Amino acid sequence: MISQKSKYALKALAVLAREYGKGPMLISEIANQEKIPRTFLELILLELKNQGLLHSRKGRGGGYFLAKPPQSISVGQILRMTGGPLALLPCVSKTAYRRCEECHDERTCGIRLVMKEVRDATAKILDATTLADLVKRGQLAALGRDALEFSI
Amino acid sequence: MISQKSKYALKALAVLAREYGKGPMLISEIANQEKIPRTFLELILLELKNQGLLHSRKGRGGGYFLAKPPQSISVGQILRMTGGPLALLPCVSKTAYRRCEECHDERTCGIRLVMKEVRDATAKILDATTLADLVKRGQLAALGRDALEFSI
DNA sequence: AAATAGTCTAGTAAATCACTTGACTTAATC
DNA sequence: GATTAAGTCAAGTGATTTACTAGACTATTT
Repeated sequence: MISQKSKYALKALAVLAREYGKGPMLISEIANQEKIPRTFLELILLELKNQGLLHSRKGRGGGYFLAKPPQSISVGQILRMTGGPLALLPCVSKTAYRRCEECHDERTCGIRLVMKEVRDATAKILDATTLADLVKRGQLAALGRDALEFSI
Repeated sequence: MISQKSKYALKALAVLAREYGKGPMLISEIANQEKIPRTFLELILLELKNQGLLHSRKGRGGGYFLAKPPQSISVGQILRMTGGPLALLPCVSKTAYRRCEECHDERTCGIRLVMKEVRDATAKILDATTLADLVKRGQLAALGRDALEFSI
């Protein structure tokens, strides 16, 4: 499972992706839209800023905005930045590698081999999916739903 | 990330799979072999027994053994039994579903759609991999390594 | 009866998570 | 240049979960 923090980060960045190019957006506006505790969101956005994913402006008319276009930011990147673990075991994680204390031989551990397979499949999907995709997929789903409601 | 508990369960079951058909095995023997804290392992094996995956015998000559052949027990099953989360978000989990409090509309949430893709890919791998596969892969890897050492 | 093994209920220390508080800085506007 | 609007940052905290341990009990074999 990913943390609330990672989930909030994804939600917030998806909002900023939707509004990309329209100038800065207030923390509180994002927090309201996505029902994220405001002070917690502050921390999260700040951290993403320090990692270069966001820019901000202080003072009146300020706020946050994406540092890069939405199609060049992947979900995988975001999860890694917010400490979200892609791997199911530390011994197959690229960013948070730690060997298993009790493992006799990592190279011949069958469990590890399977978990590595899972990790690679997960990373493939998450690294291929960008914020732009996220927004688009949401919009498509909404259209589909509206069409359905109309047809009833 | 999966819990230590899930990992220990996998390790213990892999040992029992390797010894399948050779009669019961002592908790302490498994614990020693895999360097798992013995009292903790007791809990884990008991739980797996209560879920029907293991049988046990008390008294001298007793111990634990698999209730079914290793090729009919999947890694996915084991993780679900030990509370290990396959999904990265509760809202895409089949066994531990919980809707996201703050989500406006689950059906159109782009994040959820991607996470569902990941969950399905993960489940596909883990449900297709059995204890027998785990053992075999470990043995193959060990062979490969020995062959390599010989050739040097 | 003695020894061997699993069973079961509690409890607990440490870590992590999901936040909150409050003081501070910077920038725009009146 | 004072005021207000905004982000920045360091600490702290309550709740939950994790990863165990302790200890008394039950069943089986010799």
